[in-house]
Amino acid sequence: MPLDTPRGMDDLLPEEVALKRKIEEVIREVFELYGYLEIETPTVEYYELFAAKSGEEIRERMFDFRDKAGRRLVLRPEVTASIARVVSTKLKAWPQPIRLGYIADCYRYDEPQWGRRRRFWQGGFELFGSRSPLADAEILQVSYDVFSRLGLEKQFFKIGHIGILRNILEEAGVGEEDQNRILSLLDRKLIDEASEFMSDIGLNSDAVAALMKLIRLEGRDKERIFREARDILSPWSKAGEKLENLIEIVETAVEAGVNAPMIISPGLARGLEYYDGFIFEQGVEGVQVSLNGGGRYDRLVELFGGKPTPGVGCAIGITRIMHYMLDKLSVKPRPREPETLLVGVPRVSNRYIAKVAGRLRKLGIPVEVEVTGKRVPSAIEYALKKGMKFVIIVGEKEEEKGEISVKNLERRTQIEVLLSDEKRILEAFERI
RNA sequence: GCCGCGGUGAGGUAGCGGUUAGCCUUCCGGCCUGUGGAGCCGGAUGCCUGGGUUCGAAUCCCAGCCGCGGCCCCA
Repeated sequence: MPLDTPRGMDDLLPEEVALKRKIEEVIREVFELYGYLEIETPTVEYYELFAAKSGEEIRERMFDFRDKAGRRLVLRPEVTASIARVVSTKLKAWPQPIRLGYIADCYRYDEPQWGRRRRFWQGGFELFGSRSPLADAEILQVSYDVFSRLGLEKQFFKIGHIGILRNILEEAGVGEEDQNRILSLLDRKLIDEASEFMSDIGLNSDAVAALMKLIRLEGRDKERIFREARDILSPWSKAGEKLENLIEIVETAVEAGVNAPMIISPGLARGLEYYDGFIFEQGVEGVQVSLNGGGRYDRLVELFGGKPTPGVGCAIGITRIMHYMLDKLSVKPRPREPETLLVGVPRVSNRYIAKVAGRLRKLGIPVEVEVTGKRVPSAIEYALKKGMKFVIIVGEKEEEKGEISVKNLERRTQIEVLLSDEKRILEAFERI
């Protein structure tokens, strides 16, 4: 029997779970702060749901299998497609806008390495029903808030608009499939192959030149980038409109308090094919991979048979953030454990021990009961080792009088209190 | 999917053709019949898997598996 976990899938030990919970907690706080309602969708979905619009790269990297009836299923590689499906079916009568959030495990058949696991968690925000730049900017805001609340001080954004490149290609008469091909090559920095392909399909040289200039245009100086981009795009009116849209989104986000460096990248492309507007990634200095990514997808709900519904959202890489905090920030998460150990001496009754434990827990005091037969000295040693604060000792004396002896390990004091005296018990455990 | 490096008790490591496989931490028991992290004594768990070379393999070779780093891509 193999005792390893499957490749790229991790057992999460108490410390890691504690940190993961903390990240999830922050994400849920932000859900509430902005009005995102959390939903859950199945880990397993039909192959077609993702094959439709996720893009070549992801399609090849799905865990793909058949169930006993021969249906083709996958472990979800991401969640946006599932959310869009829900919006296009069960929520089609909901008043818009619809704000949905999720926290879910995802699976990709990648080669595992730092920050890349075959099983990982994403926390997402999806906003449906608005084409306003205010909606795009909101996604940047929630991203900024989550990172800020987690103390990720070195965060930055990389922001672009897929419509800029697409509209140039469109205006030059390139069909959607060829567009995907070109964008995917550009995204992978395969510049030579991209230009070869573009000349193969007979794309005019003005368009090629504009694309090449745009993908090199990138930087933190917003004013300069926008000015140069406007210049490049002056002959391309539709692409120019997308640029103006991007500018408005960025300026709105800045006004909303998104106070992190923004690298403006008009030529940015992304792997997911459903994006058709503003796109972004969010990362931290010193880490190559991005920790959050998202953008606008105005045609996805429609693709799933819903009425035309614009959408914009992001997917935060909980697992990546977790590894970053553990490895680079040296965060030392502590699972919450009782600070009180209850130990009985050999001749006290188990019934009394159980009664004491029950009574204290009813008062809201977490208690760990000594169950391995340790005698008092060893029990105290154990409590100290675990960093506990109190040891309760009960023996025949206490049982007769209905008392407990509470030892405060920090103050090195010990008092006896009646089990029935709620006030004194709470005092003894420093609860009032 | 590709390339590089690596795998010794639970964790960290030494050994790198012949060792009883050593050390530190941890864990368990005793000293200790109801009171302090100590100390001392005792104990438990290991050479990733499978082939090959050799009189002899943790050690050398091959393959696989797993881990780490890089490419690619992504969260």
